[in-house]
Amino acid sequence: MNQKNSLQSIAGRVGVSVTTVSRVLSGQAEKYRISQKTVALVREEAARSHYTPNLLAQGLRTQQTRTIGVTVPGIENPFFSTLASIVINLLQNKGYHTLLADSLESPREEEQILRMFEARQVDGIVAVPVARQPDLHEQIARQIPLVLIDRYFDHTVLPYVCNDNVVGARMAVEYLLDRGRRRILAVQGVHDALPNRERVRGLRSVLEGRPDASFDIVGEAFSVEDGYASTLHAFRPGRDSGTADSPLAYDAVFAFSSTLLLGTINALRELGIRVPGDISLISYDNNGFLDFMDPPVTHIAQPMRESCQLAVDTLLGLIASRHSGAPDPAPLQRLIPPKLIIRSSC
Amino acid sequence: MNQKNSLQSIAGRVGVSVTTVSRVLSGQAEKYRISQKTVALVREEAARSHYTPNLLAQGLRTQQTRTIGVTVPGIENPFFSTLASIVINLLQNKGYHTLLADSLESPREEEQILRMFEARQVDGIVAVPVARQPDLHEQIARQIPLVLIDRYFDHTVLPYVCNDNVVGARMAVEYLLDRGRRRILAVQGVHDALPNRERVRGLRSVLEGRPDASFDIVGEAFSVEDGYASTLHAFRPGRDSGTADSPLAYDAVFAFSSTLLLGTINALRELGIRVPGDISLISYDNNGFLDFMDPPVTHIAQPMRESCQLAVDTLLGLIASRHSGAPDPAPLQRLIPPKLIIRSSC
DNA sequence: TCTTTTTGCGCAATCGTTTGCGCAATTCTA
DNA sequence: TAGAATTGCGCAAACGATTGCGCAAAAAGA
Repeated sequence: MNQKNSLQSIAGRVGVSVTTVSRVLSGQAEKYRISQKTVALVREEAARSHYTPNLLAQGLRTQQTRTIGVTVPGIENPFFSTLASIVINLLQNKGYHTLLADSLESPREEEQILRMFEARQVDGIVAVPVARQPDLHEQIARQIPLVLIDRYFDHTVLPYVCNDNVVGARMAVEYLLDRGRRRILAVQGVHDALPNRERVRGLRSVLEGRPDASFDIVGEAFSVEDGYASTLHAFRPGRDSGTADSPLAYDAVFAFSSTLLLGTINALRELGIRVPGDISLISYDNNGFLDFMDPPVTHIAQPMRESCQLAVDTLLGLIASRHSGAPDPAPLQRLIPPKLIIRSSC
Repeated sequence: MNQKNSLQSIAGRVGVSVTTVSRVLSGQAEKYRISQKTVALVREEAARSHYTPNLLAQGLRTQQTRTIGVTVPGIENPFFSTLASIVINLLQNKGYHTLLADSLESPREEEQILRMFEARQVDGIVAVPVARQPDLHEQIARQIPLVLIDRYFDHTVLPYVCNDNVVGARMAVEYLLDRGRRRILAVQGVHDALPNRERVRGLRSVLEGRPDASFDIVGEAFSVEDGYASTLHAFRPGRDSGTADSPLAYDAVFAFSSTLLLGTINALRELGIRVPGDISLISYDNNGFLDFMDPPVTHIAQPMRESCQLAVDTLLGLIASRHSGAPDPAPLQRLIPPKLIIRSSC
């Protein structure tokens, strides 16, 4: 610490009161009729001493911090780091800064994080929730504007912007059926996660109406390792070993995320199974690299940027309306339809 | 806002002073000999009312926020989002939270961010710098512990942990030469960025001593689009069109990052150039997906996790030592050697 | 010359914590 | 039973900013 640098110190050096310095530096000089001369002196001294306002004090006094808390269930997962990136950039453009935290798929960790956001007096929260019940989020949302993204709760009053996972999964499965595939292996992630549950629901809703088709669902986590292990296990010899003309247990694999996909590809390669020769491959998620794989992978793409934009706009809207004393508008709850991007893996 | 919830309100409801409540809740009850009964009453009321301390006020008073500022030059770049992810998780384990900001490769934006960190009284800063000169960073570092990562400044007193890019680039080029390649195209990123300059230096230092080899360097930014455009342009007909037995201008491409690599692959594919048949391909950066490409890509891997760990440890060490009043230790300045990971793209 | 108006600025409370110092009431010692 | 020691807690001043209210001096009006 060189020397302290506050309104007080500037006031002392210039020879005016703290009030005056505050008014000058917050651009309220004319409103309070501070003379040109004083304004100049204060400005000069502030610049000379490299004055930086203390945002803690400012936040304490004004009750706003221009900080948004963002929590995701696994920041090392490219899907969430992309989501966080986009949100951060959008917020930065609006003059907000971001506290980014990782709940690691743990509701307990998530609770810590939300309480921390509350304690830090953030102006708003963007959350990919991991809790099963909305109670905590709803409680927090009574104090602080909050929007959910990518995951939501059934029957909640909280605003959310999510991918329509039921529809996405149906699209994927129907496409596989159209291509003549009948024995489908789904590689899923975290069972409890809502997107995962809905993808399973979408898949079931199509396949259970098709007596000519069969399927299995394996997997535990949204990771490359888990995708690899589950796929390997599902194809291991000794299991149901397919039909006469096809020695494989499945003729299509549907990976529920692009991380899982990487694991699956690794496993298939190790097993000597060719894509799309021996088997079809389709994935959820749109990572840039899908088009560069061997072969390029057909996938269900979700419009990330638009979803993030919508979530951020909603949040900022909530902040503005709460600040103006108006009652909260009806919560925006949106399911964004995904798109099927056809490549050459089926 | 339901009702306010502060030490004051609890004190009022329990019938003791703010001081006492503060002492109980900060675990200093016995140090100040608060009676068991009072402790119980206060604890109960705090729990009942869901008390959350106001960290702004606390930070203002105690001069520490348990917040670390992290700035990177492009959070949407997988390299930096991975770096940020790792740092965030490491910090979270140590009880610190992270303000993450994106300088977008702009020194002006970077200055804003650093000043913002200062204003928010962060306890420390992890920066991937974009400025050409260290002045601002050094000025800030006099107030707040700061460590650089991935990029650094020549002749600076600031601590840093970086990849040894000169060595990495030499390894890549020497490997290409070993495989018999002689006409090398380097696809670079942001010219001013230190890692880029050093990779160029490493490359030159090898190739300029080899009269039998030639090279070109193209590219402007670390993006997929730029990699695509630069590669396409470099191979376009009308340019130097190679030797008699090889119609291509180059027999190897060295992409300076995995984003550039994706662009390059796209371009080569469009041009009908086969890897590794017609040309060798090598990349800097170790993204998980490199092994899953067509073909798996040989690359120079940097030990990200170890570097981040070292940077974070250094930073926390600085914070601790500054807090204890000791003078800063000699700055840790480390260049981490990268590794050559051989796959089948050469 | 004596009010009224305008100009230019400061007082002091407030936001929610933490902490050095001190002071009653109780218990112990002699 | 008086004095000393201990127990249990509160006062008030910080931390650095914002803001409603008000007040003196100068200018304008009568």
